[in-house]
Amino acid sequence: MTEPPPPPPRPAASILHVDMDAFYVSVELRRRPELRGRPVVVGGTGDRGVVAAASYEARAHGIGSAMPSVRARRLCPDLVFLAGDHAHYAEVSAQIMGLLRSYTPLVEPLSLDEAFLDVGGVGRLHGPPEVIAHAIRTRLIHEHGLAASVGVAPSTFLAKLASEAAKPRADRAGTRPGAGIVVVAPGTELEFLHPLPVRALWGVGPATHDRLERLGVRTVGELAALPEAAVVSALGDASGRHLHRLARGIDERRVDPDQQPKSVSHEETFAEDLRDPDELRREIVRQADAVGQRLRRHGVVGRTITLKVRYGDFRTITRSTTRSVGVDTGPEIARAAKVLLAGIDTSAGVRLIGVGVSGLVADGPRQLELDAPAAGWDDASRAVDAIRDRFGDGAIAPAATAGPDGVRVARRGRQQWGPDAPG
DNA sequence: TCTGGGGTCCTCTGCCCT
DNA sequence: TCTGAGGGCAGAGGACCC
Repeated sequence: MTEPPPPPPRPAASILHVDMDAFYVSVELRRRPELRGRPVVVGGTGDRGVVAAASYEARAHGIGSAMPSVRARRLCPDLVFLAGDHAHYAEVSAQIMGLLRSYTPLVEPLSLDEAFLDVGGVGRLHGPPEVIAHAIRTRLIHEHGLAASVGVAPSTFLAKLASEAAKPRADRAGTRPGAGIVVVAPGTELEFLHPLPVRALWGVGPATHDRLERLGVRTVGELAALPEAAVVSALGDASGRHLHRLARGIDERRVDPDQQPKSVSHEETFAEDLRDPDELRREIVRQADAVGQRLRRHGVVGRTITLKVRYGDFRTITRSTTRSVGVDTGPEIARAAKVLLAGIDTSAGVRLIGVGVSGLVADGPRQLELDAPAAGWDDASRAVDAIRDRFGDGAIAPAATAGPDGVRVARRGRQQWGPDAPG
């Protein structure tokens, strides 16, 4: 008689999720140490702004990210509002990612302030994952003055939940320090996972949460106990299957250090609704210019151009068009977006307009479209890039963004989190 | 309460082609 | 020639993430 084959080895807990604590605010507090201990937020200062990040002292007042700035001010009249400096945060983020890559090349940034690391193959060099997690936290504090929480687990999604569990907590009862590092050891995945509220799963937002609640599901364990068919019937094929697998601790997502962008877009909310078609077209030219610049920096072109319009009543529509060849210059993108704009009624007032390009592929040899002098814009755009590289982004702008007297209209959108407060 | 900006992914619908 | 099924694709919108 032959022995049954041994069960496959359990995956080691070799995935780290490093998540900076209140990143934008913490970076600002390095420059403004006199604000430490006070309720501080980074976000839009105007009436249509939102909070991008809140200090734990601000969170103790019930303030959180994505909350309208108006409401945050109402909750905490002493709140310190900082406008934010996205370029600076990107610079700090690049330094942090560099620190993480000194442990493993398998680093996948998810945003400016968090990343996955696969440290499975570097144990002989740097020690076990918990030791690496410890070293990273210590170095972030000493070298950058920034705190982070780290989750260690056998899979990416469990590592992310673990870092969340490691974070400091703040509510109206006060602030409490977190564990800093939480390890989910192989064999304990379901013990960790099943008591969590189902909202903790990646992909469960308010709408999915409502549907699951109608099924009587409140915890991850209750979701795992349902037949897959019931979840698929409530949430659709892809989402249902995916969430049901996550609830059972199954996650095959690997750390991918070479993620390429799939779309590039730029959008902006105005301090007051716009009605003037000329002004809307000027906005499109400006945004298309910004999108084109970013596409060229990534070395990609895109075939689908999308125009997004949000009306004063918050109703949002998109219109898109797909070209036979990819584009990466402002004038080409603006031309397509202006055609899309001409097809919609904007007389009711436009709160937000946005331009995006998707269907991205690496920029290869160009093919001329019959109706577009693409090569001419190509050369001009690359000359503009060279000027901006040398003298800064504000050095040159499309003529169509100039005001009627030829003087450049003040650039909107210095704020990423909504229009500035007046004055 | 009143909702930013930059993304990804999924679903639904309509159209075209076979 | 007409009709229906099914696949592929584009367009639009929604949900979700940080």
